[in-house]
Amino acid sequence: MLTNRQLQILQAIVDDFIMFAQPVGSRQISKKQEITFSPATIRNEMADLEELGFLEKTHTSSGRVPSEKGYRFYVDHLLSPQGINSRDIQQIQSIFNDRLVEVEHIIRKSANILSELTSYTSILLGPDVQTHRVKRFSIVPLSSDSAVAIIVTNNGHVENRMFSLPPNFAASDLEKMVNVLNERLVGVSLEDIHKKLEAEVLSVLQQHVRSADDFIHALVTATMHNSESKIFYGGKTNMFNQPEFHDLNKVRMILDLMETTSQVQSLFHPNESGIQIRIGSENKQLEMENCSVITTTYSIGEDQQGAIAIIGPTRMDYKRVVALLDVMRMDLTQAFTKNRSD
Amino acid sequence: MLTNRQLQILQAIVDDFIMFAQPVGSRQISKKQEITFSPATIRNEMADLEELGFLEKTHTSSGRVPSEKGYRFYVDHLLSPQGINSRDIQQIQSIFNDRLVEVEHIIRKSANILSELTSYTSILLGPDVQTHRVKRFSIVPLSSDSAVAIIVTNNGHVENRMFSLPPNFAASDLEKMVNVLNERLVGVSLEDIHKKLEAEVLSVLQQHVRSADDFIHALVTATMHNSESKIFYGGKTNMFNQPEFHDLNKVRMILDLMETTSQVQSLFHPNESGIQIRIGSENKQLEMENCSVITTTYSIGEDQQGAIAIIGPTRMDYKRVVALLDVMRMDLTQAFTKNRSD
DNA sequence: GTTAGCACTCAACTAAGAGGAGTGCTAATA
DNA sequence: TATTAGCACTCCTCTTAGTTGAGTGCTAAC
Repeated sequence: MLTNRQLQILQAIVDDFIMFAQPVGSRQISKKQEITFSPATIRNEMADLEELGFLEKTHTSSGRVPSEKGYRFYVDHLLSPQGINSRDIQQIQSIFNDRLVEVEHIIRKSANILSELTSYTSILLGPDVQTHRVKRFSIVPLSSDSAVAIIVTNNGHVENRMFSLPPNFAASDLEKMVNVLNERLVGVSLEDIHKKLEAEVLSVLQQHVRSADDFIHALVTATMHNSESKIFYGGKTNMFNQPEFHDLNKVRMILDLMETTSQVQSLFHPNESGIQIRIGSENKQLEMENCSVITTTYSIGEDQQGAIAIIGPTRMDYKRVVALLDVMRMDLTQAFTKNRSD
Repeated sequence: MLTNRQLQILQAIVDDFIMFAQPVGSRQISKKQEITFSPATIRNEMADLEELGFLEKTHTSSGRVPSEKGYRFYVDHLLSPQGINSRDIQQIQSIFNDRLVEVEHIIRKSANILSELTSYTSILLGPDVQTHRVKRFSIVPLSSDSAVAIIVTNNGHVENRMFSLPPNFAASDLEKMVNVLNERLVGVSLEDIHKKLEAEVLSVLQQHVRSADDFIHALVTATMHNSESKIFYGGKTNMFNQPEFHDLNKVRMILDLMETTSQVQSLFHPNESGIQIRIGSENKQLEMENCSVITTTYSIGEDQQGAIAIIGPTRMDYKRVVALLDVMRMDLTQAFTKNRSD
């Protein structure tokens, strides 16, 4: 168990390092207002804190730097909740000023403003389209052998995909088909569509239409590649500002990671609630060993979920980011619940 | 006018510098097979070429480096057309192997393969949706006060936008409206829709439906923000490989530029035909002063156009990139013309 | 228990010197 | 007259040595 004085010193060191990105020396700490003891005392405590694994040295005679364990402790026990100032609040509010209701537009804007306010990189996951339910299904033929299938969901999202029509397809059957499809598919979630198509719709259609087999098959292939939640980025190059990323290789690895959808998705932890903080190697991705990732989720309507991530150096301003994310998730949730359709 | 020998030397220097990114000395040149004269002679010629502005020195006793004027001359007069090897051709062909017809999918894949083959960054502009023509217009109501307008174009592209329904809107009128809209809008290009709506459709609708004014107004606002051509990137971080970009600031500026749609659009020169090469400061963008941009266009169907850009250092392998782009533009054009719908 | 004092460490900076790739010029050569 | 060998010169790059200063750990005094 740490003594009060150790807590105080650890906090001072982490705060200082977060601010200045320089190893912190005993003198530097002793000059702070809230610190009443001498550099020598602080040096002793520092040595203890280092032995306990909360601090590290870059070389024998350097100042101290928080270790991952140090950050973890800081985040878990020393992070006094902080309000955010009115300028920040105003900026966040500006996201919702436009009277446009489009979800995508709001999320895009949120990503930009979050990255501006934090000066880190933000990633926002849009709603998980897979759980949307079909509101209307329609098919528009383009030529004798191709057509577009369009699905409108209850949340106003539109999925569309081109597919090939069976070679000897009777155009006159199209209307019948669309009717059957609507009867059977409305209310079904996108992820269940192709199951439903094969299990149920196929047999019904076979009674009405000749080339139903081929047709349904084409539809199934078209709806198979389920579109994942859209990803929005803000401040992709913000990390260039951080001294720890004055290293092309690190930056490159992170940027590359951000181009890979699956990697980005695995940054999120949709099943945990509240605000998650992953520090350095707590992230599964090797590329992230110098980064911390703070994530949270927000609601879109009743059962839709989106997610937010902020990526910065382990020396991240946790206090501020947590506060901002807290406001953000609530504002987004509120905005999307108010405007949600049945 | 340059002598034959000067041409030969200039070519050798540019080729060498493109390959090794190191200032080229007279000895280095003299060792080449095709060069039959001594380093001293070459030094004399180099001095002349420098006086003429084709070469530069990084310092008094360094080797020579091509100037922008040098590259320009090289590109204009010394670029013997080159075939590409069968491995490359195979890779390019693999884009079209999948039997999927979706334009977007093909373009996305092209972007990736181009960046792989060149090891530079590729940007592909999708078809200019604005010139597509309406094939089908439909409206799906979501709730009492919102609906989605959907436009399917002749090329199978789908535009959709949410909009607010007028407060006292009679749902029963919807079908009438959609009928009228289809009658009037089919065949109209996307860029002309809102003109057409205001000029023609409004008056017709007013005769049939009460809240036509508000309705059309909402539609017009929704279709106003014309969606630009989609942009696809390949190898965004490839430039990290180039020694001239071992400089965070340069890389950052370019990456930032690539996040700005308008800036990216202005890299292209859709009205010029063939393959365009902009070397260094020939680009309008300050951020591009160390880059060359090679662009070309490809056709999608009869009157659609897409564009390709390759961004690399001024020390770019022009020969190879030009050859690759040439193949690419033809293959894309062919693929999209074959599968085009009426 | 706290702190002043001091020897010690080590990164970061500076200066000086050696090495080497390359040039320009001059004079010899074909 | 065009080409080339020879040579002095330039200047980048790398290495080495020395200096500075921030910071530590330890000891002894308070």
